[in-house]
Amino acid sequence: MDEQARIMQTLGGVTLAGHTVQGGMAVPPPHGHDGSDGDGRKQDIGDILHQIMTITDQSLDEAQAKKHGLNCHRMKPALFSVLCEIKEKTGLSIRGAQEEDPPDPQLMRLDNMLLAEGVAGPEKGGGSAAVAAAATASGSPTDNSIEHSDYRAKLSQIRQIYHTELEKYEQACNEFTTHVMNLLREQSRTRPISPKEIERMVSIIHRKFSSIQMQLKQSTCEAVMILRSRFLDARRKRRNFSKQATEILNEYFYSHLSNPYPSEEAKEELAKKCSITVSQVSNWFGNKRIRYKKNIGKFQEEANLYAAKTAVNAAHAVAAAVQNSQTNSPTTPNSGSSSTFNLPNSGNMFMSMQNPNGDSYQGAQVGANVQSQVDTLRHVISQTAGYSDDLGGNSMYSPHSLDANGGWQDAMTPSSAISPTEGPGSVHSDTSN
DNA sequence: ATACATGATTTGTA
DNA sequence: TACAAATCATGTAT
Repeated sequence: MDEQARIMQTLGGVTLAGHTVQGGMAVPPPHGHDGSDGDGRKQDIGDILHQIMTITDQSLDEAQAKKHGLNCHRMKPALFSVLCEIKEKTGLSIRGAQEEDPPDPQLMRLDNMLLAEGVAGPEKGGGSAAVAAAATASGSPTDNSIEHSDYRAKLSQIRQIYHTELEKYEQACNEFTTHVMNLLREQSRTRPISPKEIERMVSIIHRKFSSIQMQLKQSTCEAVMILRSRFLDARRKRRNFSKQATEILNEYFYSHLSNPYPSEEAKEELAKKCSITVSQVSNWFGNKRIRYKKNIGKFQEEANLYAAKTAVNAAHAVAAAVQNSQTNSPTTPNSGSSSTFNLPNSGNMFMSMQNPNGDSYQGAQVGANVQSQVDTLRHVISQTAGYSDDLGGNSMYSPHSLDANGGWQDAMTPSSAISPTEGPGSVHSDTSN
């Protein structure tokens, strides 16, 4: 611990005031004089040197005591100035002057990246801006904020951890630096320490701490990259929706086949039910519409499946509606379905059909919200009514409602789909215009 | 390995 | 701006 001893070791072999110091041992003067004043002083110095050289072998308490003794020694100032001179001359303090820090490219890279990701830099601006910029590519801004709120939360978490850690390191670094500087200042009373040397020591400490900081930055970068790949870059990655979600979407699609364009509210509802975003719902419907239209035959089975699936519900709803209208409401028939596509022609056909009980469906056209069930039920009825034979297999959900432009015109219903496929002698030739 | 299914993105249009 | 259509890129079944 004692710097004095160390310095003396460094100075090994230097002739000091007529005494040769070798191998860390003070050799007594070769002259045979003793007792004289000069000799006494020389011996005194030799003594001091000896004490200094052996100070490392002593216990801490012992050394401390000896150190104090040396500090108070009358020869100390003289010796100290000599040591200073020697140190100056040996150029000890020059060493290390050339180690100026060139900016580490690796560190710069990390810093830049952290800045770009919004982890480093100003508090709230950079991060969200970067995220927003990265996310602007798709969907509406509102959706993005929803989609990436999780990402942002995680990023700010990383940011917070990074900053606290960084602060901790900086604090520790400062504490350590001041501690070392105090120590050096304290020691500069007993050994020569140039300001340059202190500076060098400080820079060494800083370098050490910055290497620790670099590790922190590195792992922060890694964390951000992982986060990015998991969230933002996952935009492009396709993950199939859950079976349940697909079912819900399909149910909606096929029960609104006449107008498969969910309103904003409906989209939100579906999104909530399916645990996906609104834009995903929009994507799904966009894809579904175009693919359905392109190859209806392929979707026939699916259409039947979902129609049958919701048939019970539809029947329930319609039956309830029938009862309701029959018992309570003598209101105008066919006044419902205002919210969805209305079915002028197919409606006629539909109403002309009778259920097994012989009840007319006329009265069923009541609630504005039964349109979807009606859609489904129509399909089911068309099957149970024995039309399938005439349809040549599975074309009950054929796309004849698509207009010439390929648009989803008002005729996109199962019932209207049936009539054009029917043969000339069809019982339902009258149903659709 | 391959073809097909499917969610996401891009581009053009009204 | 919502949508259609084309396209991309990946998931999945064979």
